[in-house]
Amino acid sequence: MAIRLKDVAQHLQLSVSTVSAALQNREDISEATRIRVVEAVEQLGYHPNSLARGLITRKTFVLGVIVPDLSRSFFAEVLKGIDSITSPAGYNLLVCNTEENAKREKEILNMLLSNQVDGVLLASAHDPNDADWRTRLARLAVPLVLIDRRLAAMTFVGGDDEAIGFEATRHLFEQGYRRIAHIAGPKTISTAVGRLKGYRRALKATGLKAREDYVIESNYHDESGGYDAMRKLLGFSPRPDAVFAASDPNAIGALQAALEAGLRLPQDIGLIGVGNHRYGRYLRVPLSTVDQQRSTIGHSAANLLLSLIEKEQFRPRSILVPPKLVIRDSSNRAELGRSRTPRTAAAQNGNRRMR
Amino acid sequence: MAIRLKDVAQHLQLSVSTVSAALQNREDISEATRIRVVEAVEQLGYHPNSLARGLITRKTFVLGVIVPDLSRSFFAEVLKGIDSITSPAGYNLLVCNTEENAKREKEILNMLLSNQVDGVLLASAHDPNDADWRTRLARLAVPLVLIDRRLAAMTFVGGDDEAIGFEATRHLFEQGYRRIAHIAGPKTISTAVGRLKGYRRALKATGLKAREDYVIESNYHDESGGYDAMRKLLGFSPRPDAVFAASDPNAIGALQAALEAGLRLPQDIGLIGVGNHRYGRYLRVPLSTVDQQRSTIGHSAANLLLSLIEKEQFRPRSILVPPKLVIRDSSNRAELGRSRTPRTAAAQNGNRRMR
DNA sequence: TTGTAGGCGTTATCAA
DNA sequence: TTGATAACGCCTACAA
Repeated sequence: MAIRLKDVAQHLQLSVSTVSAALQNREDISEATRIRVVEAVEQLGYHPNSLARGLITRKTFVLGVIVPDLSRSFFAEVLKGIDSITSPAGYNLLVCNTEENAKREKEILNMLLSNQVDGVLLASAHDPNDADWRTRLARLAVPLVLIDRRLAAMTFVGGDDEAIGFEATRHLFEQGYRRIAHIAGPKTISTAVGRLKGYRRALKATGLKAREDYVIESNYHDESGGYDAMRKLLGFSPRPDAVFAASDPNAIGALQAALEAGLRLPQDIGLIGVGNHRYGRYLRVPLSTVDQQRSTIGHSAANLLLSLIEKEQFRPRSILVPPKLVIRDSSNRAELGRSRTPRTAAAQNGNRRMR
Repeated sequence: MAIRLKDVAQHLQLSVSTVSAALQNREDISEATRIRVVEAVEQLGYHPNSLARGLITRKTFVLGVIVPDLSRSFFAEVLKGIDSITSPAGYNLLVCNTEENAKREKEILNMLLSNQVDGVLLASAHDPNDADWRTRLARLAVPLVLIDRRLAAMTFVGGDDEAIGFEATRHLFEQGYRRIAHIAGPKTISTAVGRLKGYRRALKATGLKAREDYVIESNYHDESGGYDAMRKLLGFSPRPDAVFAASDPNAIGALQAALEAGLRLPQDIGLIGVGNHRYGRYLRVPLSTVDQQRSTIGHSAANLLLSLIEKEQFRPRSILVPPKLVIRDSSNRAELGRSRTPRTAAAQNGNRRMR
């Protein structure tokens, strides 16, 4: 059905190898035949068969990308960042969704290997302590770069979660908040663990007392987790005067709960999330957040993987992308004191003119 | 390097063809050897080489997906919907980003064909009037399903954009708005054209006058487009009393502009977008919108493509997924009249308890 | 500068 | 029930 190299060769009364050589722009082919070949290819609509080519060159120019949830804006943006590097380099992406399911992830990895991918980018849904999985990954025949979620002693690119937790918490401290609570993610996800660690380190650094009940573990990925956690926190006495939520969805749920409780932000309570969601600035109270630099994560991960593929250097290496604080109304109490009324300050700050 | 069928065969003192047959669970292989084979495969860590297999079976179990922007929540969610159908069916997704670039899209399609994909899902960045492209697509050797953006007489799955425009506009009319403007997307994108058409049809159906200057073409995909358009609209006299924005980002920008101008929603001006963005309900004024049913679009598109692949029926067919109105504060003027103060109504409506 | 032959890892056909 | 052999479409020596 499809046109093969052979067909092009026959059409031109040439041998297959000549046509092949011509298409690879090899030096030992006359310009005249090269042009003839290119024209015939165009005319006949020939597309090389990557399967046959990959079989013999042992290179497919396909990379595997495994993420837990394609629709989460974090992964969507990281994926785009990856593609923006790999696509110009001639690589294609076999993208897979694990639904946070470790077993599924295992199957997917096998499938990718069957497909002879040249490398793998993986945001793993496995428990970081799963030793079997770690050895499996370590023994992989193709280069692997972990993204977003770390595994000890493995090549990794992601946000610097401890710095995220530290910066967010210190920011709240600097805004004058002194009873800072944390809505944390599950212990099985390294990002959540890192952010919690950074939070604790910041409390220590600022001399604040660490209250264990001020740390509430939540759903991490949806608003209801933050909402429930905030309601619990508001029940404490003394109640926290600020909250560092480990994710923007959590922060949004928390914001909701705080507003329902009649609290004003940032006066009565401060709030900061993580993720710099595109619409955080348009919320009822514009949300402070920590930007993980998603596209940078994608770029770095892709570049690192490509260099592993090309140079075959397998020495484990980690790249922690430094976060950026994005201060908006929800935690900006210092700004509030100056000259303006709270209302105006909020309006000004959260709703800057768009141009 | 990698283990091949041959290695497994040697290990078991069997022939390659026997092992192959055993792995395919063919009937003419004794249960005993089948078990031996499966165990050896497990033990040696054999993974079949999809390239070699695909070369001979002419089937790769890989589908190509081409979208204009991976990071847009619409495509991310559609993609997830697609994967949720194709993955259980054993297919993998080669995902590509065109950056809305038609030339790039052409190259990507060729690359996918080179990779011998079994089918293609395409949200095309080409101008719908590009006849060359249309014939190219029509002549494709593999099944193709267009998603989101239509092309005449081609198999398509997407939102019913005309219904979206109609329903949104009629909703505004029913809320008592009579000077309804439209922030439209570019004429080169079929979704924008459809929504505009639906808007016009609704004006006619409700007997409202269609003012051409009430239709402003904007960026479509970002907030600034909506912001600028709204500022223009607010300069008109009489100024519109409601706006149907063709996208949620546009609506968010428009909301921003309206609030800056000191207008109250829904009293002074009504607003509705399209997309049902996850955070639309948490905005300063909870945003009414039209839900396109993204995952349904993904599911239908994937199912249709699979059926085309399996049954080889190439008769063009369109599936228009019906939209759902999602009414929130920004357009809910009727609700406002009843019993509650505007403020309370807003609070109640936009910020329903989360559980 | 061009052509011939062998092989990549798998499946399919047919003979044993 | 198993095994030998020929493809699949391409690339890469090496020969002409």
